[in-house]
Amino acid sequence: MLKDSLKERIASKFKEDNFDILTPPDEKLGDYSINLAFILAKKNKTAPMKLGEEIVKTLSTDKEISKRFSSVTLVAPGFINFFIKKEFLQEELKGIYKDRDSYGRSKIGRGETVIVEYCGTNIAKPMHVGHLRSTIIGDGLANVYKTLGYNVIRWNYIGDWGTQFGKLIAAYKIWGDKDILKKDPMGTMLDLYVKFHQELKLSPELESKGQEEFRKLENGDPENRKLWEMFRDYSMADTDKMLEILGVSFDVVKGESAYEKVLSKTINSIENAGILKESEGAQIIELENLPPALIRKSDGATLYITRDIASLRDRIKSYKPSKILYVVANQQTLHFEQLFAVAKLLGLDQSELIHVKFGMVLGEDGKKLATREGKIIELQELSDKIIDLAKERVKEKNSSLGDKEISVIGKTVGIGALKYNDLKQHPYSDIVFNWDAMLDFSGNSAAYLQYTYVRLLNILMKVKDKKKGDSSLLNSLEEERIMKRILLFPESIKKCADLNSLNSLALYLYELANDANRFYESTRIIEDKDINLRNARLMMIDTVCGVLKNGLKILGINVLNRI
RNA sequence: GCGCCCAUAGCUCAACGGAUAGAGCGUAUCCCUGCGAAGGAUGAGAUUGUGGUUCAAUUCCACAUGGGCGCACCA
Repeated sequence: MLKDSLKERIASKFKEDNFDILTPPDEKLGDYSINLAFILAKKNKTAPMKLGEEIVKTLSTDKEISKRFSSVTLVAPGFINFFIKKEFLQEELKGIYKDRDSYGRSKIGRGETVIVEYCGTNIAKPMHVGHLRSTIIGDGLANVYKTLGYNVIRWNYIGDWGTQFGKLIAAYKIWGDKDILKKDPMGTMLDLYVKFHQELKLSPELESKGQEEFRKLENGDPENRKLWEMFRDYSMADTDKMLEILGVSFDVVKGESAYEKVLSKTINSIENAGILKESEGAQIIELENLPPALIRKSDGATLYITRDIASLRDRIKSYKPSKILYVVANQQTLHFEQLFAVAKLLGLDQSELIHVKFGMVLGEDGKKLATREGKIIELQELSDKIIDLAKERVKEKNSSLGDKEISVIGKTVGIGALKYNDLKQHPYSDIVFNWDAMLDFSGNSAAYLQYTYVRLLNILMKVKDKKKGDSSLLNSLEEERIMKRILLFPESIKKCADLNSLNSLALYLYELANDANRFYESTRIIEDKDINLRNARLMMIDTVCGVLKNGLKILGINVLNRI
């Protein structure tokens, strides 16, 4: 890109590459700025303003630079602006336009594998808003890495093993009923789980009963095994239904229980590495600057981290990934710090291990939603509600649509809103769940982006005799703004991978749509008598549509032809 | 007690150490006999506090204040 060649040119001229080229927020100020003057001023102990003037003088007489930039000016101490010549701006735009299938695609990840673990469904618990963040962020990141040319393994690491199932089995044995369970499996299992924790407060001996049932399960007790399988099958059927609505699918669905058989081998390998210690009857690994990791309980049962170590071995051996992303909530930060530390001790650190953390979804009162207390917002309820509302909206805004169309559009708009609402925010912060904001289809929302796409597409469809346009005819402020924004698309995707977050892409798309809407309102396109200008504008709109469509696709959101 | 994360407008959120701190909701005023008003335009409105580093701090560091999460037999 022009920016890179500019940087190279300046670096060779001043023998200094420790400076930045910035893209200013307001195009009236210029196209690119550098802060070279300050750095040189400091080194030479000269006044930045004076040195800046000298730099401007030198650069304006540089042939290569004056060919590409119409002017070089000093706007503030240290800030030198370069105004790109129109022909070069358009040349860059054409490059992107010509190669439209590879928007944002680069060779960054060619040939390398990245495993993205996300979703993390739990058996016996319905999917709730907590799973939603992991699922949406994980799926979006997987799309980003795919776009950057990585080979991506999407992995749903199911929470299907552990003491909680002992508790569920215990609860089922005491209060359970096969017929009631069959009628409403998820509701019944949740009730049992909640009831168990309520009763636990009154009779603490239940705790050991739950642990005992899990130990039996882990030792292959046939009755418990059968119950566990039944719970698992009900849960997976429910999960699959929900994932289909969300439009998310996985390459690997493999949970903790899959490592059940290799756990003793895993523990042996830890012992062979000489890092396994006895402590208070349990087996632990001591870590530097961290609390010890508990590998085996005093009753012999294994723990979460034991299974995660086994899984990590499996992942590295089977896929040789260059990165493994764990898209898991903030609360588990310590667990992953411990896991990564253990991995290092065991020599399992060939892959870059990253915990992509995100904040909690809080209830409307700003308080924590706790499954144990039955205080959850179920995903099913949420998606039903949002899709219904979207349908209602579609009907109200566009009465000419048939029922079938309304249903499809409602689903796309509703699920889009659900996803975008999450992705536009910085992942670290907790989200206070708010129905009104969630169901607001105006402003910075997925519907706004989908609406913009439809509006622009409408123009393209109305013109029958369009021909390839000449983008050098596009001179207005609104048009230049859009063209510059289009050029930034690849960067915004790369930033997502650098930060392991998607809000920069969401923000980028919103800003592009905003520019496009401003242009739309300010300029009539179809009836323009100047056919060449019209064609140039159509070409630009076509490009914007492509960026919106591809960008939203990365976020896991679909576009529509009508809305 | 120790560790990690967070603090920006009335509310919900943005801002690779960079220029005049951006949006949405709400609010005030305006724009459909004009390619779809789920839109556009114009306002009012903000960096928790005190120091430090830097040419430049919402951003980095220290302390204070206020929240959240976690800290051995849960996941």
